[in-house]
Amino acid sequence: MKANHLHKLVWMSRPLMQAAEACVEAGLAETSLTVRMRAVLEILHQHGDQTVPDIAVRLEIKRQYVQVMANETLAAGLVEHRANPRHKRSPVLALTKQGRALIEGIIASEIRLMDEVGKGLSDAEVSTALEVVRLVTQNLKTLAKDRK
Amino acid sequence: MKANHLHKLVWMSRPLMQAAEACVEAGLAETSLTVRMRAVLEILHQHGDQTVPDIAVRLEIKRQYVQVMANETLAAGLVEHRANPRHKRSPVLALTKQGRALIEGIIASEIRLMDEVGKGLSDAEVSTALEVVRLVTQNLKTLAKDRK
DNA sequence: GTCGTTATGACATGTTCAATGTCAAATTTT
DNA sequence: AAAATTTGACATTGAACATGTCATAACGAC
Repeated sequence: MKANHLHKLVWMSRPLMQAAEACVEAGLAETSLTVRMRAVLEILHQHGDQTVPDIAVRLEIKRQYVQVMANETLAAGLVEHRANPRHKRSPVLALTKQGRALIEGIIASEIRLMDEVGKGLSDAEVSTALEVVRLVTQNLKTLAKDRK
Repeated sequence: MKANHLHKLVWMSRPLMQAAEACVEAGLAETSLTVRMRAVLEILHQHGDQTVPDIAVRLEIKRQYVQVMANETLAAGLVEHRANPRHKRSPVLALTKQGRALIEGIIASEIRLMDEVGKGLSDAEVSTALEVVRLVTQNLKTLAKDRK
């Protein structure tokens, strides 16, 4: 039964993601942000200043694509270059005051939405689900690597 | 805390999906199937014979794209046309013997994989996670609709 | 039955997200 | 100092869809 439920869980991931991103997108409509620009801002907010290649590692996509997103947020004034002590060529990206305010507001409103979404679920259930999803994701990644 | 955990859970959905599909793809490598062809076969296997528009509703993508996938599986001999009593123009798609054997084999091997993935998780935890993900997905969908 | 509406298949084109390839300049390693 | 690596910039390509259109066929209302 467990394996069966896991199989279903795994195949729910695409609908989950689509619903989630549709919701986030609706919340972003008033701002000038795209979902991918939001992702860059969130990384900087959670993990502090990063170079473009650093962000690419976290998002697990290629640096070339992150570069495009980063340049968009730069142009929008949400992010700025800072001197990088570890690399003279490649600057670190840092949230501007404006960018920080924006991403914090977005995340706060998303979390407010989560109250609505979590109706009917207990704290414990949600924690369990988060742990399960974490472990499953990790195991799938190692498994995929092994099979290649 | 609950809202916070939910927020994290929701944003784990993309990594989960990517890991899952990478794994599935590795499993499909030996067959001539693509991930999207596999999806069509699975729908037919789970829900019985369907028309192209029916499948599109289930997959929540446009019928035009499903048509392309369906034609691929038709060409591969995994699926065949059957007369549709409810619509004379649009035939129902049905698994051929070959198609049924293939998709059943694939699902069986995926479920075997899930034993590996589920190591360290109890039956109850997985069931809880599945229910949480189901509810969250559903709530997010209604929410997204409301906001539009 | 006829007529307007809807459904379907086929096809053409557009969009988004991202991978891949390449280059020059800068940087790091040895 | 030479070789290898890293980074940014740019160009090309591909997959997974969405969108638009058309002709034909099917259906429902009258």
